[in-house]
Amino acid sequence: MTNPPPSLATPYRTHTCGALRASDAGSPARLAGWVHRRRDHGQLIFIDLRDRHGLTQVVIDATDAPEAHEIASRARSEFVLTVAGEVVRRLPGTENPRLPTGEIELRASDVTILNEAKTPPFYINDPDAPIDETLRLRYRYLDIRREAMQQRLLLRSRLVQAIREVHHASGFVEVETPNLIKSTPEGARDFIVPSRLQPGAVYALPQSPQQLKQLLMVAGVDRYFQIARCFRDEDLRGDRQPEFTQLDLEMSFVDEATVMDFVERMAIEVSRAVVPERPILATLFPRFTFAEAMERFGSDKPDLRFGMELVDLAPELAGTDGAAASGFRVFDEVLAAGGRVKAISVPGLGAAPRSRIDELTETAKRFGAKGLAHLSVEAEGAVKGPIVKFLGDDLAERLVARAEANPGDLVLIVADTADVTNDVLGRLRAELGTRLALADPNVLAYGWVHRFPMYQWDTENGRWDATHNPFSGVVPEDEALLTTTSGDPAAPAPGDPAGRARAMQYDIVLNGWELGGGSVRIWRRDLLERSFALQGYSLERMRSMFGAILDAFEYGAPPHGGIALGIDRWAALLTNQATIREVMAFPKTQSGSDPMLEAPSEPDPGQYAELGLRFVGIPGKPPAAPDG
RNA sequence: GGACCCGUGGUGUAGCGGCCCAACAUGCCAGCCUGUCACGCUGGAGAUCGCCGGUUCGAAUCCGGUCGGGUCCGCCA
Repeated sequence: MTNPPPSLATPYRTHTCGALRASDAGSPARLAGWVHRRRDHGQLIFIDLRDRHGLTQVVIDATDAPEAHEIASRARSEFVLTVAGEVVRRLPGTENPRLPTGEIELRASDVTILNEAKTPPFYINDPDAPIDETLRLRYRYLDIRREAMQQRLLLRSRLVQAIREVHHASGFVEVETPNLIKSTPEGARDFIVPSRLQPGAVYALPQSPQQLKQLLMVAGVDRYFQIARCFRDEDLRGDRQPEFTQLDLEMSFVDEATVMDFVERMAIEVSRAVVPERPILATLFPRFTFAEAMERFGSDKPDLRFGMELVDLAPELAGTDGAAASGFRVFDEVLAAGGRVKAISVPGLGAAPRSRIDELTETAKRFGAKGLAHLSVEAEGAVKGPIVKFLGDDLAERLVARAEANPGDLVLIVADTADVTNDVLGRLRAELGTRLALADPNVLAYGWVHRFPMYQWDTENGRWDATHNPFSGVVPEDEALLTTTSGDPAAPAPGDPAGRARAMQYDIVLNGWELGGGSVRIWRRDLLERSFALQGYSLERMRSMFGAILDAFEYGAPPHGGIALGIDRWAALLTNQATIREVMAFPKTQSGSDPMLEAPSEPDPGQYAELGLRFVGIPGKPPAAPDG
């Protein structure tokens, strides 16, 4: 696995700009690279020559090499040079300890300008300079010249390499699947590619190779993986691009634990290979059921690097007869209606001013809460807050104790339905975790969330909708729940037992991001048909959408399951970047355009004609003026 | 589809009703300089303040629209 470093010598260079050391002193060398910085002292010129491997100081002395000096005086930032000369130790006292090559310099005898360069539109040689992102994207080839981008792309390359190595070593076969496939009206919106050979028909770009990898299981490939490009035509976010890369894998003859155990080991090996300096919080990834994750963290992708878990206050609020009698009407009414009263204890905010609490209340309302109650624990331990006068000192203190708040903490309380309470507190927890820097940025906290509900009720269409992938299998003990109250799977209704069925679905989370998700699939045809019926699909509709896979399942489908991990997200997390754009060579803007290529663009009229297409405008919008 | 934020010399920012045909830093150009490494010194060029319209005696500054970018909600594995 560890090969000797390859020789990067070419006719233009004997070494890279990061290679020369004191031990090379006295040897001739030739370097090629870009002018990082030029320091012109008249008869003596220093040029820092840069390539992706490093920086070497070149000295051009007019008395040694008048021709080279004349050429060097014409060189400017980002000119491409090749320089020959002798490697010499720097004069005592002029070494630069900040450079790996800082003990030596190249005393130039020959300087050749291979190419001139316009003044760059932003600083390539200053790692800290903030640059407008659109400008970076327009000149991405210059942006990638910058050291920070080089390092991120390098890390991504090592990430993919490590993934391949672990999978090959574990008996996986890398198979490529097509990018021109069939559209399925499920999940995200498809990107559509019109067919020229079959006018009027379209291909879709894959949202993921989901069906194809399951077909590979039927084909007996046994263990498949792919670094797959996926496409989804949905609105963009910092962690979502219209095209992105997944580690897609599928395994045969497995149960949930087989897949999770493999992925866990793989993730650890890959992390250690790529970022050995970053500690992994728990090498046995904690596993939470969906219900538990929502209960404790209010999120299905909890950041496990810090605590601040959600605490149920109901036991303290109940009166002696069991009925809620806290004295604070909001709490009592919510509990009487079957809702929840829960809290998080925020460290260090006990002395927060009113304005800060108002701001948190606004945030909570933005997240869907009707309000946000709070109890401040003062440094001496006294509990204060506007609701204390309703609760009484004793109950207020018991609530604070239950929330495990310490002196100086702030207890934030939400009372609402279970879903709203968990969601709002979960979002507050995530936001405060970031803002208060509760999470160690160096730590990698992997974890699992599994046993998601199979379906959620789709009020609009009156059917059960697969929470994740429509092929996700049901937890064995819940198999009997895959039915309706009426007994007819084709007549679904809210309240059906199916609503309680849990899927063999697992998400892997890392530092508060959903890194990936997968499931053990339904591989038995009878269960698949029942599941699809609950989702409101007729047999004919199923055939037209999933014909190939349904057919294939009649020819001996093995039990199988798999997962897909977002490579872009993984790379962003491993480099602590806030967006995946920072780990993609050529990402798109939020409106899906590429400022460098100026894509998308209007097609040539001939291209439309060839496909039998004509642009007739966007429904509901007036046609664009002809002159633009 | 919606909410919010941003748009000023090449770049990053300041200016937020008259003192601004716009300031600072850096970059760029020219000259000088043999030990610098964010080299230094001297001089110079460079912006109709994203665009359109309005308010006003007067707009970079206020208002409306529009375009571009970003964050978030919806959407999305």
